Amino acid sequence: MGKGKKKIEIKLKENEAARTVTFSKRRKGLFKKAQELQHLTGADVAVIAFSAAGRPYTHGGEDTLDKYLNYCEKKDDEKEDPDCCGSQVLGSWLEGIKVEECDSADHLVAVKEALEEIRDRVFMLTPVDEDFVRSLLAE
Amino acid sequence: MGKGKKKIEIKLKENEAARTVTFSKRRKGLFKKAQELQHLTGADVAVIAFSAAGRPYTHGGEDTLDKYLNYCEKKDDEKEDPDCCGSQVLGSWLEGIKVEECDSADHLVAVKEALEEIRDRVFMLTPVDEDFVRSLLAE
DNA sequence: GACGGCTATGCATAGGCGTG
DNA sequence: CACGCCTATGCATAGCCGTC
Repeated sequence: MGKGKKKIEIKLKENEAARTVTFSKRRKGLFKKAQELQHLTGADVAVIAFSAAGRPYTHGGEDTLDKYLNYCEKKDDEKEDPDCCGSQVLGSWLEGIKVEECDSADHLVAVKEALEEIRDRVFMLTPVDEDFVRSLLAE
Repeated sequence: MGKGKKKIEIKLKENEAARTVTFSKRRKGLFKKAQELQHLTGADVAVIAFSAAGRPYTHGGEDTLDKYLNYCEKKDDEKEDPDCCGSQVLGSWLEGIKVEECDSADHLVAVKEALEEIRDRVFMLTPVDEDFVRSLLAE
């Protein structure tokens, strides 16, 4: 006895090992829930979970996720080119486009293209050095 | 009697109303699980759920996200209500986030979530027909 | 028809332990 | 260290109603 489950509070676990175990278990459960939601309602669900150690896990569609993340790969060439938009405030790409004006296909397309532009710039220019990323993944 | 829960099979529900209800309930539960996972393990979790109707819902970046979710939730029906978020400039969602400051994973994630938020708000508030939205998402 | 509440029930999972 | 199995228990939720 003493085997069963106790009530836990939803706070950051101190013990790191237990934290890892919990992450593994609950991530599995979360992905299962997501899949059930898809099968039951026909929805399209994507889940991205970065562990505290920095490791990424995904569910549901690399297809869906790739739509957002695919653009990271070509960043290597010119990721820290200062002449481009390094000091640019991201919001400026969307300034002047108001939701209330998005009442036509043209406006939607404009917003969509602006978002794509931002996404591409962000991932291309962000000066995250490879070693930093690797250190996160290695942990 | 007849009140309790029956075992269900994980198959696409025929009845559309029930499907909608289930989607709503389980989406809520899924997001809660995701949040618990974050708080328990310090992980960073993002969930994107496209309903069968094509409406996107996201979890993650609760900072500005929840405020706008609660604020705009009911506006789904009255999309062109100017008092809602109609006059909101989209760029405000990214104000203060500069590319040059994106030197850590946290900044990257913040930008990603901001982009997802913008995308969701745009597609939820824009009064275009679903087929058109789907054609954009399919790309 | 979207939500929130209800209740009985199914399901997820904390804590242990053993295995590779 | 990362699994998988186990058991008792907490928690999510199917079905049903009442409200707006």
